[in-house]
Amino acid sequence: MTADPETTLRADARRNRDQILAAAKTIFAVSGPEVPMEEIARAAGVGVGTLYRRFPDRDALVRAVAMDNFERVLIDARTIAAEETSPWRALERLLRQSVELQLSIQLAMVSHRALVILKGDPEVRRLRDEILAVVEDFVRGAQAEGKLRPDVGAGDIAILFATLLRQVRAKAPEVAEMAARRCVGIMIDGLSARPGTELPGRPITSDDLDPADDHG
Amino acid sequence: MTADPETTLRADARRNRDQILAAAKTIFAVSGPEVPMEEIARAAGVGVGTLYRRFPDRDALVRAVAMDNFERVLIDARTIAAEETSPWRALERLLRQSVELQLSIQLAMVSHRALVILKGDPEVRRLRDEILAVVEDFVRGAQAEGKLRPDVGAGDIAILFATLLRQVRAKAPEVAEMAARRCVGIMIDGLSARPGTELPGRPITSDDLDPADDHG
DNA sequence: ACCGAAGTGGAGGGAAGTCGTCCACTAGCT
DNA sequence: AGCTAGTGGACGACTTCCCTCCACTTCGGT
Repeated sequence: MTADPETTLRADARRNRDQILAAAKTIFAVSGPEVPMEEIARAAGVGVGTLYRRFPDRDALVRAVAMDNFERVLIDARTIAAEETSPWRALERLLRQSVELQLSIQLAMVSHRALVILKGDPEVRRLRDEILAVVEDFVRGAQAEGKLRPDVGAGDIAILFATLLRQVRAKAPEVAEMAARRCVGIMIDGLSARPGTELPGRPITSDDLDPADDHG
Repeated sequence: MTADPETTLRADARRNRDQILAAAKTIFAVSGPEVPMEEIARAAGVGVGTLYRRFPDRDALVRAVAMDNFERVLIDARTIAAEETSPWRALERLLRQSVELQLSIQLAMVSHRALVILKGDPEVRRLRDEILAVVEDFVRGAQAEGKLRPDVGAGDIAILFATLLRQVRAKAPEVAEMAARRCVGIMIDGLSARPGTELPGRPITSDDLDPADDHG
């Protein structure tokens, strides 16, 4: 069902569509999924009309962005899985890379509104679950390897992911970027299986993350 | 300047004022500083009229909440400083406690809008700086102690603070709460001075955090 | 018990901002 | 060169939120 709309498009239209998607991704990540459509259009260098032609309404756009993101992450995760022999190193690489991508897994896990929009979509859900499955593999493997602390679950990791990816604010963008990278570094050290504090509660699994029906 | 409005108030008015502040704190923390005033009023069990009588506009409310929060945190930090002899343990305690308080330092560091509102207020600024100063002491002390990794600054810590305190979403509130606590635990292990990955860039200081004049 | 002042709630006028349509126009494709 | 897919942005309808205003209630002193 994606083949048709993406191949039938005229060359320039195709280009515009991609630009819209890219712009939306960036803007959503920074300002949340409720920014005016016009802002997205402007950032993409197109008119609102064009935007609406491609994506009938905001929900459609949010969904498309989420799908695109998830797909990318899934591909990355699988590539990494194929390339790295050590699950721990795979996990580490995935975590670090996630910052680069400035990806918004958070979009589906943290943002109030987006969550509602995406919740119903089975396709999105499927992708999300596939990603989590890969992470889960990494986690188990890394723990078997003795490199990852045994008292964490994929859910813990996912939450760390999501949390860390929130835009950090600082005096200058470079500082923010650096800060994010450093946070990841600290996190990774915190995750590694060296003697440290015992964590409270129980490992959080991916099941724990299922979107709750929440306020409003 | 706070003595008058807080003592002169009639008993019931006083109570309402406190309820408003408490409600606002919670709601701001969850949904940001732009929630409808009416929602806050409802949560506080009062009418909008009452809210506006106490706080002439949204900015005043945000400011009041921030002040209240900051004061609390500063008191905590100082109490801890007085009670703990080890700076590292002091830092650790402060970090853990911050989750309990569900405090919104983030309010002044992460939230787009609040930042703008608070930026100009010298009183808020003073408080913020005092808090950061205490943290800075903890950091230096803990590093001298050899307990805190030497390649982090107070700014790193502050960013971690702010980041971690963002509301985590999960199936159930208890899970979210637990998740937050676990994140802090992992972070603390990541911060401790054991051999680990070297962090990129340079330590982030509190100066790096000064609110940038940003978009919009 | 009573009364005046302090306090309260919430309806509603008005401003601001968004949405998504519509159509005259442009530029790819054959 | 012509046909059609594609484009942009002005615009009217609509939603949302702000904050004022005032008839009414409650407090607290006498």
